[in-house]
Amino acid sequence: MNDLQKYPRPSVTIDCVVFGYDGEEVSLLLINRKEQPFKNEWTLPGGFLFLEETPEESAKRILKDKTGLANLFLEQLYTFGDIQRDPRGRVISIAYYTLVNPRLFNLVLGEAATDLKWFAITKIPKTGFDHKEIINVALARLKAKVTYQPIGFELLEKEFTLTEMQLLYEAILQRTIDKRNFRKRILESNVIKATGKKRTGEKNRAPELFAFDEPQYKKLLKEGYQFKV
Amino acid sequence: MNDLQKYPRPSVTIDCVVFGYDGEEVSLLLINRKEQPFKNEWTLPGGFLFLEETPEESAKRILKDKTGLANLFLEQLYTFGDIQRDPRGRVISIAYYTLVNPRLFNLVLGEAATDLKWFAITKIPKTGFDHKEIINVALARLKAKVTYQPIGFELLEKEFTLTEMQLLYEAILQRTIDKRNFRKRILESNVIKATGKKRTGEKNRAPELFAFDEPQYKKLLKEGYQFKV
DNA sequence: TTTACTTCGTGTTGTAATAACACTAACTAA
DNA sequence: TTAGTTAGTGTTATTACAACACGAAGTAAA
Repeated sequence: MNDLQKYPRPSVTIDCVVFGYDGEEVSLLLINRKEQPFKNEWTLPGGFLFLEETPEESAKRILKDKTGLANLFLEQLYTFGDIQRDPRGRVISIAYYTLVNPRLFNLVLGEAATDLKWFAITKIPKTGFDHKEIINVALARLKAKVTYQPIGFELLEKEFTLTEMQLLYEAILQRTIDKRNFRKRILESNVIKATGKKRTGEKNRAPELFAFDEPQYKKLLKEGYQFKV
Repeated sequence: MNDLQKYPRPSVTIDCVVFGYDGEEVSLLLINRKEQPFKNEWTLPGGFLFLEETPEESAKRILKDKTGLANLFLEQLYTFGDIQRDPRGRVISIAYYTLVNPRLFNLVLGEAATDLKWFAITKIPKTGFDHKEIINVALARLKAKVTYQPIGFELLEKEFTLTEMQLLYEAILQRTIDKRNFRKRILESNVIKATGKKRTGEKNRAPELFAFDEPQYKKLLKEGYQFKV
């Protein structure tokens, strides 16, 4: 018998905070549980860690199975381990967060959910477990992160206008940003490139379309680049 | 039978990165293991999480038992969960880090260690498990943190000179800092207060002694204050 | 008691980054 | 052709940051 059997083991779960953006509001994906505990309450998509997968792999599997979301960027948020956080017993949860564009995915109804729904971050309902706390930590991290690193392209279409991008940043940061300054900085950073196209058909001047320059972005990151809004 | 029994459970451990500062170098506390695996190799102080304690409580207990350190500020670093990170089986480790002044503590020899030793961060030996990776993550976090939040008072005596404080920051950041600018910023921040005393007896001008103004610091933190070196 | 030695303590100025600000251009619809 | 709407663009003031040198205070030794 080795150490591993000698000590009691807690259950380990993964919880995922999925942020979305539909062009107007930043929102959050919640599942209405159809099992006890917290049956019929809203919770973060989550599940048990399997022994043959890393925490990140586990988060990906769980999101795929429960929501249909795949190919996501995931970042570890924090590990929650309060003794009473799960009424079933001692459960440690490793939380991850991600950003997606809801229009690019068709949500599935997972086997353990009767419902899967986006909620605006300004209107988050009562949640089960300690998920409210997890959400708050995730929101704080998202805000902090977006001001010095251009995450958030996951939330836009492949081609987007600078106004759309600015609205996204304003939705995340919950403040207004000066248009000229925003454009200046984002263009100087070289993480986006003009496509040469314009979006016509709307009842105003046709805006230019831009795209994320991923190779350039990765190159800059390696050099220790930091983008500032 | 509920969910918790239905799923296999990994072992959960806590590992602690303890940074120290002796007035010259930033150093790191390692334990020479006297058990398999990695017997006679250097490792971070760590141990198994008990079911009746939170991860942070567990980190405190482990540090107390294995090193004698107590009353520490602890911050969760990251959770490491690679499948092969522990040869004994599947082990998830929640890592914490802390800062201490080695001269204020007498290290004990823990029951599972034949040796307990401080290593300069520029001279860290080969370590067991994935502890090298954990140390690197902790170092990066420490550097990032110290430039915008005045942590690090744990590493100084209660009363200290501004030169001592500057040397600490230089040791953490591994770069020199302009003396006048450093003093200007730290004094303007109001997180330290003059004691009115001087340290005499050395062969040069007696420097003023300062102390950390903890109530003021906590008040500023609540207001969203950020200190910049 | 004078002098030499060592570290302490202090302000200013140039430079770079950030924030504030308003009008014309392009497109659509009536 | 005109009115309505959003797109797109530069300059200036303010603030933050970085660079820089010398007299003051204490100790030790002549």
